Amino acid sequence: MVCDHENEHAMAARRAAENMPGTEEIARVAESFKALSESSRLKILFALRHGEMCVYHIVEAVGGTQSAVSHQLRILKGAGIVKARRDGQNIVYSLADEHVVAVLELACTHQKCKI
Amino acid sequence: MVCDHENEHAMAARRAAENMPGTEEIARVAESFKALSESSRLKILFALRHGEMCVYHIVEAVGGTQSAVSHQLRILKGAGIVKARRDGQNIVYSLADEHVVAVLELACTHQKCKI
DNA sequence: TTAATATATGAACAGTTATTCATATATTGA
DNA sequence: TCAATATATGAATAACTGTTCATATATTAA
Repeated sequence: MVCDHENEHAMAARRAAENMPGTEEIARVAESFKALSESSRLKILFALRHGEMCVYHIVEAVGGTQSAVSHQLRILKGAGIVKARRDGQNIVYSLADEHVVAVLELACTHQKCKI
Repeated sequence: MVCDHENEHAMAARRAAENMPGTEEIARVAESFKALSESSRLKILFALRHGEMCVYHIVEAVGGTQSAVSHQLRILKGAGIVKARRDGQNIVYSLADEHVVAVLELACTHQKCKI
């Protein structure tokens, strides 16, 4: 392979290979993003930016069926994007931490969309 | 539906529904995250943090076949995560902007992994 | 123009995932 | 304990996605 930037690119490639995170770490990060990669789940997260909510109200806010929302909440919780606490008959969901808010806002800025 | 926080949750649900971004905007954001949601693509992005590279060197840095890497670069470019410029026989790829770097770093912080 | 090199892409297959439907579990009030 | 309500979940299906293989396109040097 020959290119004008052979040296710089080869050095960058070597540095990149040396500093590549481990397979498991990369998989964990990928799983985080996968949780954010579906419209149905993003809707839930945009909704929870307005405050914690139980499942019934999440369904009200985002539409769809209770079952589908519940399945998606499970994925979001498993990925550490939302957290849940029981409150009587209800489970109240909220965004896990400020990283989630920050990532959502960055992505929206990147895509020039208001939230 | 009756819960102790009926009023607060109902208000949050109403605000959430009123301020929900449009279907297309949500889809665009989801597409961004989808691009970040596969280990093979994350590896490419972690590599490009060390500097712009042509495809040959990206393959060297992340492993795999040229074809697979090229397919993944297409997805990353389509989602606006990386940009490309031709340089003679080579196409040189780089991260699209600072948002990408910031999102990657946030996700890694969230998952407690070093990059 | 031709050969060589770098990159892109279409088709096919395997693996993954979102939704729906039916049902299960957990909590509360009577 | 029983009925009602809120939420979760297993199975099935349809849609989607990543990789591979073969091949096409684009650029350069001769």
